[in-house]
Amino acid sequence: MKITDKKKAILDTALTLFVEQGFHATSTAAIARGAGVATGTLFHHFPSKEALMEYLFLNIKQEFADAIKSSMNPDDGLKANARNLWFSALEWAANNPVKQHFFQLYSLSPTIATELREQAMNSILGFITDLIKQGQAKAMIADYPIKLMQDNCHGQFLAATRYFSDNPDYWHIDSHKQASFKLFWHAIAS
Amino acid sequence: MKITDKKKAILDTALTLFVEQGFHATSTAAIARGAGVATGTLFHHFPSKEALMEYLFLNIKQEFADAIKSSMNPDDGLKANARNLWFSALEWAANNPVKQHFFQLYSLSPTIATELREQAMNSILGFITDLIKQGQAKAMIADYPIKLMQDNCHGQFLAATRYFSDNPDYWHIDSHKQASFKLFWHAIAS
Amino acid sequence: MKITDKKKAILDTALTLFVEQGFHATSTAAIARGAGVATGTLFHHFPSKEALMEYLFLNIKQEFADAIKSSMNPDDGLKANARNLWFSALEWAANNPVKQHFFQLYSLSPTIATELREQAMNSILGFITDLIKQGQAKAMIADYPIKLMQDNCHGQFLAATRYFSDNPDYWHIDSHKQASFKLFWHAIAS
Amino acid sequence: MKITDKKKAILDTALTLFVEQGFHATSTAAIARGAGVATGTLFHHFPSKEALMEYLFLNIKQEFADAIKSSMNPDDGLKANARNLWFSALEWAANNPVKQHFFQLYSLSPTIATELREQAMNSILGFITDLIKQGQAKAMIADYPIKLMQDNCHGQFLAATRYFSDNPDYWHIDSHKQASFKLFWHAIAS
DNA sequence: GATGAATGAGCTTTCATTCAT
DNA sequence: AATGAATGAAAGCTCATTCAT
Repeated sequence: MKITDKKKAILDTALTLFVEQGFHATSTAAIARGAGVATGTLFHHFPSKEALMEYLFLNIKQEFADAIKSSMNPDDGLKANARNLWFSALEWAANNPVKQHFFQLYSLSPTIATELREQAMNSILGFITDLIKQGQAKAMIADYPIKLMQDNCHGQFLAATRYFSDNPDYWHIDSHKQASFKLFWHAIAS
Repeated sequence: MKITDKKKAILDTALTLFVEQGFHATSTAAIARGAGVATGTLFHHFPSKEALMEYLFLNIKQEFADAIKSSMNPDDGLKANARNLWFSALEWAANNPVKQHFFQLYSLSPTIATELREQAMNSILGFITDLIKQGQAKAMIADYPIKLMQDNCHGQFLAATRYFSDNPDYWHIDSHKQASFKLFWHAIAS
Repeated sequence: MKITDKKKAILDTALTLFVEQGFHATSTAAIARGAGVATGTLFHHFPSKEALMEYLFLNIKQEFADAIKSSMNPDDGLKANARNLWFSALEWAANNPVKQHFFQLYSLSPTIATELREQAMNSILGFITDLIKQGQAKAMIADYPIKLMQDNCHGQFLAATRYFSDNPDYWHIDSHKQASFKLFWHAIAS
Repeated sequence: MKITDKKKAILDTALTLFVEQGFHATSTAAIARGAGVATGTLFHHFPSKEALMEYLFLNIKQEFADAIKSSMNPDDGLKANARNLWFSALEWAANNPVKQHFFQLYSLSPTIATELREQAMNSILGFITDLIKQGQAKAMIADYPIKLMQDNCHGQFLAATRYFSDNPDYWHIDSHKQASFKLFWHAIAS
């Protein structure tokens, strides 16, 4: 299914405006204006403003998942792959500042329906859950309830990227990246 | 200066509705109706809907800070006091489910102006920062940048209470509370 | 660019209501109702109630200017043309009672921003200023500061139409029209 | 009937604010605040905001009338007394800029009920009408309908003070005052 | 006389969405 | 597919006025 230029323009503008002004403060008229299309056009491609947001949310999550999944190396051990994931996630965030900001704003926001957030967590990012379970089976990761582990990982990742967003100079300094990974890993390692 | 009954009723209703429906989905008319006052009365006590939200935010943060601060014991060591704080924070959250939900929704939300969030973090919860610094001086806590430590602690606490909110049966089961504390402590301990 | 029927209806209704009830006493809802359109439609065509008023003001001034300008005759002398203008202005006022009333109410009112009133005076009615200057150059009109002359002419015209509005029977009686012109002309003739 | 300090403060503040911001843009709360009294106090002294405005209007008109009436000299002829009145009126306006501005804004405004404006014109400023009639009887003043003469005088006076308000440097320059009087007098002299 | 919390109808403006073209 | 004028419910907020103290 080829995305038309207009649909693409709407998505790009919506992403930017949702991040710059927030979902509620962004009118569909403003999105259409920014995208250079008529107000009605938006509703040809998306049944509602909410649906547009959901489309954005799932697509960006997927893009993120694809990006970091490719950093995993079957030859590496568990901790090495955890590091691979953590560093490639930080790199993706550094290279996609607007989408990273989008994550900060909406990953936990009630703007996104709870089911959708869970769906993203489970199906798109499910391979991370798998990894944790493997680590627990090998007694390399603390054997606490999987939901607790998921929430903790998610929370620490958002905290880390928030730190780097607030201090953009550190995105590419190794010591800061290492520090953030160590906090994360020490928490979950058993 | 005694807070009028009407003002109290407005605050209580606003807290409930902001949590149940979200800030934007809650109209000032609904707050007034719920509080049993006229729409004008809300604006007699608060210059705007935003100001009402800010008042709620700062007051609840302060109440939380006061509650957990009193759990600290000067005779206890650093780790013991960290545990005191963590457990009393969980207890406060368990006993104040609406306010805890309010934290989940608005602690990091752009609905609250950045400066206000920082003010809350620095002045109201500044004693936690002090504690981290003491731990770093004694080499008991990892010597990473203080902002990174703050963000990590905050992120882990929100993750933990999110876990318990999603699984309310566990609020009072010691093993779950211990698990959440261990994740937290292992992350930051050096 | 054709003015939509709805836009025209809004303008007509607004003119009538602003004159009948005053600007502040006229709600945008009442204008929309009177024009037979939805409240939103008004704001689709005009960004604000003030902008609607400004549009009306400038358009009516322009219409008035066009009407009286066409009464001038290059073959006539200065005084004859002054009389042409004065009588055609009275005629326009008699034939457009609502717009004439609008002038009475808003020509000097702070409801209209000062800059707008000056813009109307200078660009739309600038040809009158030119005429006064020609008369002064020919020593047929008193050589007082041009601003004083402008204000005096404007003031006398408003006074005259106020007189006729209060006594509508006189609009078409020549002696009254002549009297009003003589007061005007004797004031400014040198 | 002695005017209490609070009532005086309310009147002073209302005058200033009505002139600075306009009648509708001035809230009774703002008047009370500016006067240093409670909102309820205003309504102890005046039954409504309109009544406060009317009180101001009539009192200032009366003060103006008293001021210029005292400039008349029974020993002077008609034209001399007309000049006395005109110059003392300009002087009063120059010395009472706020009240003068109040005249500009409200003398013809629909904010003031028509009856009230006519009452002021007839009873407070009736001596001017008398003067015009005397002049007409002596054939010194053009014998046009008295209402036309009233309106013309009023219109010219407002035009003159508007000119001086816009060019405050000229208030005390004799040539400008003389010019404004000559325009006025030539209009009505027969 | 003075206070100021409380009122609630009313205001202007916004905006997601529709639909005839 | 694309347009943009039109919709109308709903929003946040104002404000003259009242009244118990």
